[in-house]
Amino acid sequence: MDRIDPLGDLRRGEYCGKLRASDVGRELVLCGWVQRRRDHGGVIFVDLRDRTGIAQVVFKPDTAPAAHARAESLRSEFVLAVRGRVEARAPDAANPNLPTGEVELLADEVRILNTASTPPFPIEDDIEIDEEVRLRHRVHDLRRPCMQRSLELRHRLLQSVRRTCTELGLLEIETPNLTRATPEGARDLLVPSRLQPGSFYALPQSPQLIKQMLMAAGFDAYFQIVRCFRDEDGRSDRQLEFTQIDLELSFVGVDEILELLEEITVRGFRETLGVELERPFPRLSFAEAMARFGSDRPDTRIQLEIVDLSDVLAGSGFKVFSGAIASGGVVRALPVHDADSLTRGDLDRFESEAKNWGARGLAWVRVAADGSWQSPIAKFLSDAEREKIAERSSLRPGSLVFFGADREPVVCKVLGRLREALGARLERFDGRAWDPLFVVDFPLFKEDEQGQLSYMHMPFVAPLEEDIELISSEPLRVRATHYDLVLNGVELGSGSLRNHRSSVQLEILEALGYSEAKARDRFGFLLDALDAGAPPHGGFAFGFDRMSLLIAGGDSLREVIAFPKTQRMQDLIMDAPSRIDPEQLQELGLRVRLPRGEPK
RNA sequence: GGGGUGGUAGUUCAACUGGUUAGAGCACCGGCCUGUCACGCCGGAAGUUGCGGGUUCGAGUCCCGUCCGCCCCGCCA
Repeated sequence: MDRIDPLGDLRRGEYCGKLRASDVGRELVLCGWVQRRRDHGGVIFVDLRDRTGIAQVVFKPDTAPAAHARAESLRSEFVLAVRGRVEARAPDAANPNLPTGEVELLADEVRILNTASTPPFPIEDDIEIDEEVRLRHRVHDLRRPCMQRSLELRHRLLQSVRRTCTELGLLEIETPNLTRATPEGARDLLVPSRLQPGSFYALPQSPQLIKQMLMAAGFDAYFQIVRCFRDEDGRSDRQLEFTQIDLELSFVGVDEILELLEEITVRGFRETLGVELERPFPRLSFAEAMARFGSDRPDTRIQLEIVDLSDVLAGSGFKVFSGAIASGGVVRALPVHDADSLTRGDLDRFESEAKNWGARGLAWVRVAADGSWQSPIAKFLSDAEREKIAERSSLRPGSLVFFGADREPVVCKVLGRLREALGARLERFDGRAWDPLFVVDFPLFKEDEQGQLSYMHMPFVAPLEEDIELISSEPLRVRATHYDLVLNGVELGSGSLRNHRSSVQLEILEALGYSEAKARDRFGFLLDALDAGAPPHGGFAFGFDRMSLLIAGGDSLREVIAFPKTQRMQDLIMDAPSRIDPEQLQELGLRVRLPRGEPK
């Protein structure tokens, strides 16, 4: 019905959100979307929106009757070019809530560049719309100011990182997306090969090995902003495809790399938020982080710390405690002072959470105003034990202390998460907005659930030089050169020095259960590259999406990814993944066999 | 794969223990209105209650199955 006008020779003279009192008198064209139309029968007001903000356009029947007549047909989200003159608003007509509120554009001419279907929800911040609706109508969702802001911040962070790396002499080099499956931990996303039916490419989980080959090739400082893929179930902080700032340097030690990471991070915050992070970032050993905070990515702003009680409870008559220690575990406690606001119901909820995290139970002691202990387990503890617990936990009236007794990793996980939950519930923060730190000195290996030796991060991490001799004898004692960058309890990324001697690399692979033949079969290209004269090297990878999320603020990666996938890794915008034609399958030498039922 | 939670108009929600024609705000459509900015006033249209089956005289409501979103565990740095 509505006539659609050509843009013709109209060109935008200013962004809507940029109009200021200093623009009064300018004749210019604004382009944008109709946020809202207020039709007074005579005068018509239109809020015109672009990615910078909103400006008010006025259509008057007496000054521009044709434009006014056209304006009557305007609807939400119509796309306009409006030519007119910027005028100052009368003081009582100004809108102090808008940056552009002192002025308005008096329209001479309006061109409707496109009409628009009715938006499924208002294009505003602070609306509560079901996530599925937002994803299905992502175009509208992305028009909301907060999304525009988030993606712009992400852009500025990206540019900042790229600039910093470039200025520091790192070369940006691209690596293939169609690569070979390597056992880096996660499930690979596979791409079938047409020319070699039955064979598959794997999308990179990270460019780890290929960047090591760049080091061997003599590109002694590399970085890349690179898409990576891991075929695992989604979380609010995990997407199937995600972006890494990947970097690697030769002829350096850990300190030089950490300094570079600090520089990238500090400049990133400065150039996006204008925030100046305090340097140097504190360094925490893995052992200390786990002991005090129960996490390898602690938020040290939370003013709660774990204490160890293993030594005082090893001989306890309470078998839950002494038994855990006897079988090689630990007993630790998380004291919380001034905890009267926590009800018995809260404690029960925390216990059920703890069970969800792997605990068998969650013992607690509460100190009443008269100093007496209210606790389901107090009767099992001797006076001496109670005294020691009270001393080490600094208990006083109003204190509450939670106990964890199990294998050390379980206790750390449970008390660590409990610490975060309690910190949030009781608002025990020290007031700092930003808490960057490095966690260093990770172990090289760990034992998995079945007691099998496995790598902590990945099999290419170099051990500390003095621990190399322990690889075959006492692998669990081998310390790694691995480090993590942690910000506000979020792991922003991790890195390490890598094995540049094939002998050490082979020794580690053998400790992990690879025979030399198998190691050469899977990683021959890496071992050959090392043998070709690889220099000592190491690097890092930032989780760029998480970094963007911290800067933009929000709870989910979906807020900083233009077109994210759902938890089940579906793309609701394009409706992917989708079925494909039988011809395409045939060409790839594939036949689909669904787990149940007939292929649809 | 498992646990939790939700799915009713475009959207956000309501509908007590099963009971008349499934309601309301916003949005939408029409009319009126010359300084609004969450404009206002009058009127209107709008529903496969996610889907399938069952119980019942009767199902949005109860039962079974299934699909989807979100949070979490597993998995994954």
